[in-house]
Amino acid sequence: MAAQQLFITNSLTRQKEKFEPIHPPFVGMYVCGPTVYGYPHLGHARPYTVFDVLRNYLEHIGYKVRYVRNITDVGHLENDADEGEDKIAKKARLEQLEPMEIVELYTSFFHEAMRLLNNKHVSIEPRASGHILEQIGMIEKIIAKGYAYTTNGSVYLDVHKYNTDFPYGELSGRILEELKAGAGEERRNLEGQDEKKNREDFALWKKASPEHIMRWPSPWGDGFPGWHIECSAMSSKYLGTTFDIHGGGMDLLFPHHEAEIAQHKACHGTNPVKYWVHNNMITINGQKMGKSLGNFINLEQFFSGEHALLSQAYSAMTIRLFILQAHYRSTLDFSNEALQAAEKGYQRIMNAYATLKALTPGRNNTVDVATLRQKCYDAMNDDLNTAICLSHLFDACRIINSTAAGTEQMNADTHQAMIQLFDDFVFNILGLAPQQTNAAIHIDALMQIVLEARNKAKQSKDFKTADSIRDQLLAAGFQIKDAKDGTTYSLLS
RNA sequence: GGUUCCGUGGCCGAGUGGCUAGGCAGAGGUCUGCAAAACCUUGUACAGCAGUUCGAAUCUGCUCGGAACCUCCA
Repeated sequence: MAAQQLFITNSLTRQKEKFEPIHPPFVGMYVCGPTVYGYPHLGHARPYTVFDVLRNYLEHIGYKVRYVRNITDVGHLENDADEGEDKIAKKARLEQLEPMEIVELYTSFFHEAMRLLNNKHVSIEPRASGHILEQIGMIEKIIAKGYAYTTNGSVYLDVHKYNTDFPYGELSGRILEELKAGAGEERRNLEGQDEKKNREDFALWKKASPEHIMRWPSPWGDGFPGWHIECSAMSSKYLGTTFDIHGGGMDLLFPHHEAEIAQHKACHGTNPVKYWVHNNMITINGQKMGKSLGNFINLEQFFSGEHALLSQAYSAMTIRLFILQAHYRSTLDFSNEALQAAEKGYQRIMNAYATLKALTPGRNNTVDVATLRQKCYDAMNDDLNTAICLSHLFDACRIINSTAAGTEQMNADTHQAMIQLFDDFVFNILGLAPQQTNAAIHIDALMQIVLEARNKAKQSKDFKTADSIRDQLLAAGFQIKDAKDGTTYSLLS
């Protein structure tokens, strides 16, 4: 395997930089995980797929990666940055469940979605609730260094104090003065703001009101950690005080990641991260797909096709290819047409691979796999350009099909090299799984055929055949329902 | 109001100075009992205007349109 040099866009400099880990061959990578209070939706699929590919590629080119992705199960607040009740706690009360039941439930949905998308296990998946001590420890340090203050049982980071010693806003490009002045829009007048010295200060620890059910004892009384501190505490615990890659969605860049930098520097005096990597958003009708806008489609709905905006079901691998056909830093617009195109493209790749495996190599050779392989490396090295990499793999598909058709020829070495190319790039790096089928999709398609045949029989008054089909389906576990507007079926459990 | 970014052929989407990205859809052809698959051919796209240049989708300026962030968000 030739040594490859990856270049990656660092949000800190907004430039493509040569990737050089701090302690080669080891790479530490932290990615902000989901807040587990709802079903994972299409938007969640992107970062975890992108960083899965990044991890796969780093390992492929010889690095040893420790990939840490947290589960946020406390600390995200409902209304604004520092006021309101905990999201997990709110959902729990609505459903009359223990908060940790909610966490467990949606964590399992998240894991299932990851499995279907073929995102491999991460090295460590820490939960915020399991790292309260570390978070408290970090806050104490920040207070001791004079960058945080306590008010009424809550602790805030003093952004202005911090800004006198470190530049605040280096990641987002925001300047403190502008943040203060940026009140042009109707900024909300928030309760609790008077607890803070300045509006820009953010909570490290929040006092829990008596009815607040997620709470932990601390030196400042019962409370719960602020949103940003969890990632700082967990990333430094498992990856050290300076690690290589921190990933996440672009929407987390400010304030979340900016706050992480500030907390970390206030605590340790050093930069936490060498390369900040951000994926762009998936949009729907040109707008970000997200909870706030209520325009998201759950992954489960994609797999079942049960959503008003979906014209059919899509397999997880279709979604994976859809994501990888765009560059991770570009927005990606959802549409049925785009998904259908991805579905066909996925089939094309898998069919070509099956054809390749079945090929009998000949004596002559007209195919240059080495060049093709290098092009794939070049694409991946250039800021993880999976779209270009795929375009070369589609070229490979055409070559394979042409070989089967007799217009190209492969000898045994080339044949083996081509198989290796697919094994490496298609399956291991891009993580497209072979033959991944969603049984529900096929069953549904099959049932439509059967029901149409039965309806034909009904129309021609061949009730004997129609009833026979119905009885046989029932015996096979399918309940038929004839309604005015068509025939439906359900599975008997 | 501030910060950042985008506008590519029917759709999605790469591409930062000159060379056909790619996928899907469409058209014609080959093959085939039919169909499908596959293969071959085909589309002269870069929001608009002006400028720089021998040459611009790619650089500069302006105009128009859109987005993200500034509040929880992947």
